[in-house]
Amino acid sequence: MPPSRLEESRALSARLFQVAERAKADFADVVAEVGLTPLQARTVLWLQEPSAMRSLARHLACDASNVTGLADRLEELGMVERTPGDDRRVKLLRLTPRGVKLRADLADRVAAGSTVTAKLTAAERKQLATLLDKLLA
Amino acid sequence: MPPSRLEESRALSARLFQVAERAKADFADVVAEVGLTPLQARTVLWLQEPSAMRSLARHLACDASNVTGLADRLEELGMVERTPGDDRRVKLLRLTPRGVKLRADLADRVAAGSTVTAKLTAAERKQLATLLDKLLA
DNA sequence: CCTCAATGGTTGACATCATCAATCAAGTTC
DNA sequence: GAACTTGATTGATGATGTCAACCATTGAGG
Repeated sequence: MPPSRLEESRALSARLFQVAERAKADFADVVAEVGLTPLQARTVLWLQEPSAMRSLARHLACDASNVTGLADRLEELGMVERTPGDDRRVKLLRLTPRGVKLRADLADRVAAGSTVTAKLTAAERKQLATLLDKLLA
Repeated sequence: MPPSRLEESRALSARLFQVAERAKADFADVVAEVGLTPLQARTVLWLQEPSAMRSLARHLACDASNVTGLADRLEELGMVERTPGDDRRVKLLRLTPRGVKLRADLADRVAAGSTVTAKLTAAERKQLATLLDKLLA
């Protein structure tokens, strides 16, 4: 990759990084309002349907033991419960009624709190979505 | 904000989040190659010039006490040193010769390892850069 | 049917990162 | 000169993350 191409790639990555930091900060602010940490909030949002703990670990790209601790804390908060799966090795994380309620509230707050994308016109948002999809392909 | 607008905003934020997660993962992989954590690497990259610890804390958007620990660890690694500022309250973090060398290596690796933006054409990268700048305005 | 490998989840150790409160030295303001 | 603010540190605490080891369970293969 020629140097000017490296520079361009670096500058673009830096911008993506900054936008991501802002989005992260927005998210952290919103989830703090409901007394959760960002990871806890991501987990609660993920659990629209009950999920195997191993599946959650893959989604979060972390060690299985990390999910043990995370589940413990969410259980202590009354947000989730562990239920047996068909396979006796497997435990499913399921939102409690309280967790379901909080998840709905959180989803609304997260959507309403997304200041990062609010600065674009509708056409620009569409354009950005297309570019991001290409990145994710 | 009308519901459809919320949905659109949510979908766009989700994509940004995913792209950011990929970029983060790429970054974490690259910095692990040189034996640093992501935060340590960000710090080393930031210290192109010596920086007051308080300034670094603002850049990283964290508590000043976190920077004390971070500086301790980077000092132990031989990457930085604390030097006095004009104001005797202030301590500057400065890269050691070893830190300067590692920073150059790291910058190259990070640039070369940016797979996230490699999928776009030159025109698309320009377009993305423009949109991201608008988000950051 | 038994052995072996793989899988899921947990435990324990450890490191990093993050906040918060309290503290002290230093600089600034009135 | 007193009061306030700032910068850095210390100590306590909690969350998050990995790694190794372990145990129960399932599946594959002979």
